[in-house]
Amino acid sequence: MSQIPENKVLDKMESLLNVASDFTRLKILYSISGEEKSVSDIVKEVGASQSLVSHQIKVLKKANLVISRKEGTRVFYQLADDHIVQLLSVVYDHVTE
Amino acid sequence: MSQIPENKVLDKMESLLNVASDFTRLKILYSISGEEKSVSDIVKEVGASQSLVSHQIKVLKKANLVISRKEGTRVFYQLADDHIVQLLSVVYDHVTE
DNA sequence: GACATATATGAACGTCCTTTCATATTTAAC
DNA sequence: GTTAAATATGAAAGGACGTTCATATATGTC
Repeated sequence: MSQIPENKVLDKMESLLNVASDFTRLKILYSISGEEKSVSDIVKEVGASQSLVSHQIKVLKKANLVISRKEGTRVFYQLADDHIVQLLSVVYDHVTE
Repeated sequence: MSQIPENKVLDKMESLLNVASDFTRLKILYSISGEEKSVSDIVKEVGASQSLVSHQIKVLKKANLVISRKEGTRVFYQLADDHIVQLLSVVYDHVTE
């Protein structure tokens, strides 16, 4: 550390942190962290409106944090990789110590 | 993981991520990650206005991410602990891989 | 084709936040 | 006490963002 990364990197860091820093999106990420879930499953588990969940999933997808799989009328989402789990873990530990 | 934390924890996580998700504040955190620095030093290194740096330091301080020490007319800031370094590392790795 | 279910989308509203500008406060030096 | 340097603060502007509501699209079933 101790050296400030270049703006390009900082911009990406800012974006990632920004996407993660939302109550609803955090819930969605946790919801699908164990196994893939359909949108309606996520809606039930998160307790937000279908519209809101759909909007926020779009944000997560644009940031490449989740990937999707279509099956009939349903769409299943899961985490794109394990980096997000690490990120959430570090943040979780920080606030619960 | 796989279980959604309670709202209280999620709120704190959201707050921490929010504070971290700003270009100027990221620069400030990196600036003082190696050693404590005065505000004017930070201003030079970060390349933002004195007012903006001061405002953002206030945000960081309110979130308990930095601590301060006064010496004459100058105020020196340093990271409150190493959790932030971990957080920045995880995010950095994610965006630079 | 008509209907139901699952998901996505667009517009609109209110609110929060970053940044700038001007100014206040504090401390030291003379 | 006046001046200068360092830092903090308040107001204001502008844009970004989360949420809701209404509606569209897509797939499956009859």
